[in-house]
Amino acid sequence: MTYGNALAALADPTRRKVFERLARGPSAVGELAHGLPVSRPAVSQHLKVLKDAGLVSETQDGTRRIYRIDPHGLGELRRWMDQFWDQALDNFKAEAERKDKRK
Amino acid sequence: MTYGNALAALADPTRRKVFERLARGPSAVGELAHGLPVSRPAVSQHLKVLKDAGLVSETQDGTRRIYRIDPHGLGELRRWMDQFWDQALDNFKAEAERKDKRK
DNA sequence: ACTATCAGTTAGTTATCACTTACCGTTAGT
DNA sequence: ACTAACGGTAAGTGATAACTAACTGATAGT
Repeated sequence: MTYGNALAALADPTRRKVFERLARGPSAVGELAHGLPVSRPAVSQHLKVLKDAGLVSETQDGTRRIYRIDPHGLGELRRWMDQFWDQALDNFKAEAERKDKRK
Repeated sequence: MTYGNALAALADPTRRKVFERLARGPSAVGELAHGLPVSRPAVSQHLKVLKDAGLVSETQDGTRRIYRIDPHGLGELRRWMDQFWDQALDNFKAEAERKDKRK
C-alpha cells in the first residue's frame, strides 16, 4: 500500500512543487524553500512526507542536506497506474463489443 | 492542472476503493455503497470529486446512475507521471556519469 | 572554544475534508 | 395520482493536515 502514501504525498500542491523542482535536479532544503511561498520548516516537513513515501532520498553534505528524487516511489505509482490503465481499457473494449451485439 | 485534481481525488483511501471497484466494471451508487463502510451520501460525494477530476463518468438508467471509469483523467495522470519518470531517470544517469568522472 | 550556517522538531492555530443525518427531486410501477 | 426506489444536496461535526514561530542539534570555519 505504498502507492497510497505516494498519492497522498503528491496530492498537496506545495509538496508537488518541491517534487517537480527535484525532478530537475538535486537540491538542498534552503534552496528549495527559496522560491516557494512557504517557510523553511514547512519545506522540511514536506520533504519528510515525500521521503516516507519513497519519493525522495537524502544525502548529507556538511551542514546541508541534499535531496533528490528516488525512483522507488515513482515506480510503484507507475505500476499501480498501469494496472488500472490496462484494466480500464479492457473494460471499455468489452463494453463496446457488448454495445455492438445489441444493435 | 487537472492531474492535480486527479491526484487529490485518488489520495483518499475510500475514494480509491470506489475507483478500484469501478475499474472492474461499471456500477450504480447503491451497489458501490454496499460493500463500503460508509454511507451512500458519502459515496455520492466521492463520486462527484472523482467526476470533477475526470476520473469517472456517469450515465442515467431509470432512477439509477451508472458510474464507470473515464480514461481522460487517468491518461492525464499517466502522461504527467511519465514525464517525471523520464526526467528522473535522465538525472540519475547524468549523476552517475558525474560520479564516474570524479574517481 | 566561539560563532555562524543549515536544517530537523515541537507546539499551537487555522482551514479543509470526510462523514452522518435529514431533506428534496426524479423516475418507474401500480 | 400514489408510492417506492434511487440518488444528489445541505448543514453540522470531528479529525486531520499545512503552516508559522520558537527551539534544538550538528557541522564548519576562524
